[in-house]
Amino acid sequence: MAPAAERVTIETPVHDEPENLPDPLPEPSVDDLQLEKVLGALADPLRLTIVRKLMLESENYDHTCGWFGFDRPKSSLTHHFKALRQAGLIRQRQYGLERRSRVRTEDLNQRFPGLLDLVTAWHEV
Amino acid sequence: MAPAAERVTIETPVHDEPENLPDPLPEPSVDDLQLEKVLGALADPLRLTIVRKLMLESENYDHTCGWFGFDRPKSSLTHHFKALRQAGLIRQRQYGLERRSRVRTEDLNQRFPGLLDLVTAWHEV
DNA sequence: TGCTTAGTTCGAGAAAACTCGAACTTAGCA
DNA sequence: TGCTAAGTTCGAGTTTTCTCGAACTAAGCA
Repeated sequence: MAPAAERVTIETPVHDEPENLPDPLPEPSVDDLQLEKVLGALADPLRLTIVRKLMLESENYDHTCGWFGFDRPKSSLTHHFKALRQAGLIRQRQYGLERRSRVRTEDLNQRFPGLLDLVTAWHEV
Repeated sequence: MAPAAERVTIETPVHDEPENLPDPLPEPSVDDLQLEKVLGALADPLRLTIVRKLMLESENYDHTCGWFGFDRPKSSLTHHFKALRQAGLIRQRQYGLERRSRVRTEDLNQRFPGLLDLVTAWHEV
């Protein structure tokens, strides 16, 4: 979390992130997160699995949807990842052909403290 | 079977309820509560309102659906209360013609600690 | 007895979500 | 230059959910 101070110019927003990440795909801002939407996005075993696995196994790397190893058609995965992103649960960035995801942990803990604990506590089917 | 209350001191029994309550309508047992189902049931503004209002304003009484004052057809309310009951969020008992509801606070706190806090923290639309 | 009340079930239409194949896009690479 | 990989969008079929009216049920009561 060390701020990379040198390169930050005045007019660019301050990220304490690694350099030069691609911009996130469109997502709701923290203030626009809606509990109903968030709960609805999590009301699906596959999506619950995605979020949980990202939190428990991702070791600070973002992951492609291939990483999860789901045996589903690609278009289905696109559908579910998009649902998670549009509800504000994950952030997605494009790296060349790959689209990598992470959980918006800080945002979610700020707006809905305790929510992610429920996800991690969820015992897999 | 969990070991019974050997180490409980002089505490009053947890249920200081009035006797002779009518049996609850069919509902999932604590162990059968599923996070996906619970979240799905809460992923609706009206149902979120029901649970929240029951928790914040019900002063230990169970309430009929009329108490909420929703301007919706009765069959719609039946639908949503049933959804909440089948997901395990509320317990319903029949008193004559009236069907009264309460939140299954203990069960939910046991299985999904923190969940109900999210509901109470939800700021109304 | 019949009326009112607080619900229910049933059924149908509308809207939303899930699932998936097919065709497409594009970055990287040999 | 063209192949491959990791995704996307589109569209259709299926399923689920929402919504609500209509008809029904049963308790309480004058």
